[in-house]
This record gives sequence, C-alpha cells and structure tokens, in this order.
Amino acid sequence: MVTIKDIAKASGVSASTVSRALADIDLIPVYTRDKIKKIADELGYIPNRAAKNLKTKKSWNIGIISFVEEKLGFSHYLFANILDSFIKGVEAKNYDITLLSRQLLSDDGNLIGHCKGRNLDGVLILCADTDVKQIQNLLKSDIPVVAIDNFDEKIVSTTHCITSDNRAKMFELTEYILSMGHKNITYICGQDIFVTRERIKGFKAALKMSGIEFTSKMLVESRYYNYEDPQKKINQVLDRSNPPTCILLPDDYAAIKAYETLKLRGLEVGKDISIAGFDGLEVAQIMMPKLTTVYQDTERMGKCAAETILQSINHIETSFLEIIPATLIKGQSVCKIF
Amino acid sequence: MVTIKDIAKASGVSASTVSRALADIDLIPVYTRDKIKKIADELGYIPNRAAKNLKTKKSWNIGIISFVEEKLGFSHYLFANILDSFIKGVEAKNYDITLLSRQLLSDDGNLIGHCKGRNLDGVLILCADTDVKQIQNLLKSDIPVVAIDNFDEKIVSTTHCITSDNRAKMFELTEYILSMGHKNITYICGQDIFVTRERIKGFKAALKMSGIEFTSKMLVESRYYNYEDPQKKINQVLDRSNPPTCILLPDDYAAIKAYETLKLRGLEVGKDISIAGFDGLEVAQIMMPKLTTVYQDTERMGKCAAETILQSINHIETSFLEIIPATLIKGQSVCKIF
DNA sequence: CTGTTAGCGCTTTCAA
DNA sequence: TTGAAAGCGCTAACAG
Repeated sequence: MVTIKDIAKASGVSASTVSRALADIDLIPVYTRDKIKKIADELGYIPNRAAKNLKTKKSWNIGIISFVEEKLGFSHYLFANILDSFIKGVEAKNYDITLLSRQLLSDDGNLIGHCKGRNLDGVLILCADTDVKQIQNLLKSDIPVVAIDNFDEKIVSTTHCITSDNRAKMFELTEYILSMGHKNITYICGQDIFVTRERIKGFKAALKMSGIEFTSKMLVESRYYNYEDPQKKINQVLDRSNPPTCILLPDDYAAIKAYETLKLRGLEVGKDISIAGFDGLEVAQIMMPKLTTVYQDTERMGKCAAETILQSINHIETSFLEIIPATLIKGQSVCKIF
Repeated sequence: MVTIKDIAKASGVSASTVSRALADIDLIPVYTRDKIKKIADELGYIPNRAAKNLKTKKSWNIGIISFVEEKLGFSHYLFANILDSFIKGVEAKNYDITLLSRQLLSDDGNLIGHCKGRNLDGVLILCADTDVKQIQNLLKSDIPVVAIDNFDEKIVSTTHCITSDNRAKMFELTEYILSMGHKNITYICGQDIFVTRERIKGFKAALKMSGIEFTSKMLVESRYYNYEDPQKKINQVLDRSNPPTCILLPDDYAAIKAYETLKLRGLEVGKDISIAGFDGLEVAQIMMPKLTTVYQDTERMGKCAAETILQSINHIETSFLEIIPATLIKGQSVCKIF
C-alpha cells in the first residue's frame, strides 16, 4: 500500500506538501503539484479514507434509513424510484451512500451512535415515523437530516421535509371523479399518517366543494403497499346495501390488485365499477383499462432531497418544507355515470 | 465526543485496558470488564469507526455494485428483491452496506481504488459484465467478491457466482408449452449474456427432446426490463405469414406489457395467443389470465450471496458456483391447442 | 512556498 | 493482568 510518505520520498518533498498538492491547494505551484500528482499516479497511490476521515471528521458518507417494512425494502416500487434519484444526486457530488439497518430503529438500537461513530455527514429518512425514539434523537442531533415522503406535522418547521402535494392532488382527483357523475364514492385509505391525513383533507374538501356531505362510510382505513387488506375492504364496501360507484384506493399497488378482485366479483373496471389509485407507478399504467391515478414525481423528489441534504451539510440555508407537484393521470378506470 | 482515553481516566485504568475490555478480551477479568463497560455506557461512548478501521484495516463494510442501467437502479423489481435479501443477511452479521456508484465502472472510473481506499471487506456484483476492465481488475484483486444473477462462463471457476438454474427451468417451461400442443413457438430473448445463453440452451434442448427442429425464426433477440423493444418484436413476429401460437418473453416485465400489446392487436392472451414470462414477479401474478412464468427464488439467492461473501471474507472455502432452484409457475396465459 | 510537528482514536506488541 | 509506547495514514497549525 502506497502512502503519502512514499510519494513524499519519491518526489523529494515532505508529506504535507504532497497532501497539499493532492488536495489542489493553491499554495503549491502548479508545476510542483503536477509533478507530485504524476508520481502519485505512477506509484498507484490510493488515498486512505479512514485516515482522512479520522483527521477531518468528515466521512463523505450519507446514510439512508427507511421505515418501509422489512418485507418490502427496496422492493417498494415508489420508494425505489425516489432512492434512485436521491443516490444519483449525492453521488454526483462524490458522496457515498451507507445503508442504515432497520434494526437501529428498535428500542435497543442505537441509530444516532451508529451515525456518529461513522461520522455520517447526513441522513435521509424515508417515510419517517416521528414517534420512534431513535428518530427523535436523530432529529435533535446536529446531523443534517432530510425526511422524505412521509413525516409528521410536528417536525415540519424544524427539519427538512420533502413530500408531494398530496392534499391538492387528492382534491383534484376527487373533483374529477365527482365531475364524472359519481356521488357515492368510498376512499379506502392508508394508515393514519401525515400523508394520509393530507389526502383525506383534500378528499373532504372536494366533496364539500360539490355540496356532498361527507359521511363516515366514505372513508375506510386500510394499509399501504398491501394486497390483502385493501382487497378485503373492497369486498366489504361492495357488500353494503348501497355500494359506491367509485372506489379510491390507498395506492397503485392496491389498485392493480383490485382489477383482479373486482373481476372475481364479476365487475368490469371502468364500466360496472370505477377505481382510482395513487402514485403513478409505471406498472400500473399498463393495466387495462388504464388506471386513473396521481403521479408522484419521484425523480424530482429524490433530486430535491439530494440538493437539500447537500445544502444542509454545507450550511446553506433552505426552506424546511418542500412540496413537489404531483400530476393527475386520467385513465379509463373511472367511467362517466349518469 | 467521548474517547477511550476518557473512559480510561474515569475508570482509573489505561487506554489499552479499556480497549481490551470493550473488545471482550479474556485477559481482562469479567469484573473489570463490566465496570469499564458500565462507565463507557454512562459517558455515552461511541466507538470511532474510522480510527478502528485505520488501525485494523477492516471496515466492516461491504460494497454493492450493479450493472443495471442507471435508469432502473433499485427500481428493477427482480434485483431489488435480491438486494433486500442480501442486505438483510450481511446486516445480521454487523456489516454495513456501501453503494458503489456506477460511475466507477466507466473507463476512467477507479472501482478498485475506491474499494481499497475504503477498505471494503467485500463486494457484491449484481448482473456483472465481465468484459468491463474495472470488473476484471476487481476480480483479479484480493477483495472477496460474489457475482450474482448474471456473470460469465470465464469467471465461474475462480469467482463466487450465484444464479438460478436458468437452463433447466427454461427447458421445463418449454417442455410444458410443447405439452400444451404448441409447435410453432418463438422465444423473444434478452441480450446475449450468460443468463440468456443458458436459457436458450434449455429452450433448444426441450425442442430437440420433442423432435421439433430448431429454426432461427424461433429465436428473436430483444432486451431485458424493457417495454418498447419486446413489444416491437411481438408485433414483428405476429406479422409473419405463419405466426407462432406461443411467445416466450425475456421476463415478466415485458410479459405484463404484452397483455396490452396483444389486446391492441385484438388477441386475447390464453385464448387466441399464449405467452410466458420469466422471473415470477409478484406484480405479474395478478395479470388476468395469470401469467405462466418461472419464479426465481430471489430471497434464497440474496441469502446465499450474503453467506458466501461472509465466508469468503472469513477465509472459509466454499464452492464457486451456486445454482439456486427456480420454479415453474403454470398460469393460464398458455392455453392448450389442438 | 515548504517542512516540522503534533495528533485524530484506536489497537497491539512488548515489557512488566 | 495491565500499562507504555508506537503507529495506522492523513491533515493542518505553526514556523520559517
């Protein structure tokens, strides 16, 4: 292993000069810099990150921690898209990514110790549950943090948060469904987290706007990224004496499964029954008839998260809350009724 | 920041004793060990990984590098599953994961320098292209490496490789299709990589077994994880004067898109035309009619990769090639013809 | 412009 | 059973 000392010896200067030359510090004349760099190259020098890190307290590493259930992990279609974009953004600035184990979130896990011991320069929290002690500690610490997709009202004014305009787009989606003539609609929503609450607000606002009174029957709580539970809820809702003509699902994942569920009940989507999803997954767009949904701009979300965390690391002030516009996709899964 | 020195001072012993106590070295009597650990705990001691790494040359970090096109990344449904399982396996043994940027694979990238400079204990290569110089260097190095899913015949006897039994399962799938009465079938396959070559061998072997002569028309090269190209190929193939009754697609991803493509041509899958996929993606199993495909045991693949790399890191000898059994899933997308 | 020096926090011989 | 001392490879005052 070639060290700075070896280069120093080979080029007849001191280790500090080599260090400075390699770091492109102006003090060293270009000629000397080039010479040293050339020698370093010839010797096959590879800088030792641990040594640099130990000295400078900067690891050039950003951690990612995710609250997505273990079963899903990267296999979560929406989050995979966000992460891809985030990773691309920070890698462009020469940061490495360290994945943080979900085990660190358990009661006896030590998330913050893990981050500090590794000198992580920042942490991205995906779909945060702000009630978890480990996360609260992390947020209180001096480590730059960005929370993306889900988080909580409580942290929104003190932590960098990035999310889609869930409320507005759910409003728009509902408004569209109402405009198609549906009056009896049911929203099978996800767990009671911020994202869900926002969407419910949009849902209710659109109803109100159209003069339709909201009743508790219009809202059924289910789960995100799940096949079984929303399916069960669909069946329950359709077994009612006065079943809805349109069902809104927690996400596209549940929606694609709904095509099957409904077919098994003898109902044709977009004809006998209308459905809508949320997320805008590529794979949901090939369903027939095409799914009506809200496309979340995962690429922009990830990119924004990358920019935000880099700014935060470099002590550049930015706003805490960043709302990324989503887009209503009008498929054919919601039909006109009279 | 609390260091070992602080603990030494607080507990009236030397730094080396603290280090030994914390490392649970038998020399130190249990009583002293416990006392020191307690004090460390009270002080909120967090071991500095960089210092440890610098000293021991072990980073407790495993790198992951993927050849999946940048566009896909973690959004590649099959690989995401494999990675999730791999990550789980190594995290259980206290290793961290560092993601290696695809930029390192470019001609002027320095993959090996990156790994060495970070003292990575091992590297997982996902879907390797063994023609890439950076990978060749990595394989020549002393860094433990495991290649998963795709790799090359050339490295199979010197590098730890993990893959599905592609050939056998393609044989089985083809055999099944033939048993359903299909004689004119076309395999729209992926790029010319090891995995594809194996599948083609299985495909041809099954044809031979049934006494059907292989003709070049039966094989059309396309791309993996792509919507456009296989779709184009489907249309070309069906425009032939004597179109096939069954089309095998490169993967489930292309297969789910095929439902749409075929419908647009006025063909009903599992009735007017038969199709089969490969991979066994969850999302492909909800298509109607259910897709006939080969399920790759991604969980076991990832787990095996984790075990293998850990053994390799710990200098435990294991076989170089590990073939993971896949499973034929008989859906309804292949119908019986007479 | 460059070298000397000290030290980041840890492990590990060696000696007691 | 423990401590002293050296050093991993690097950076950054400070001094010249």
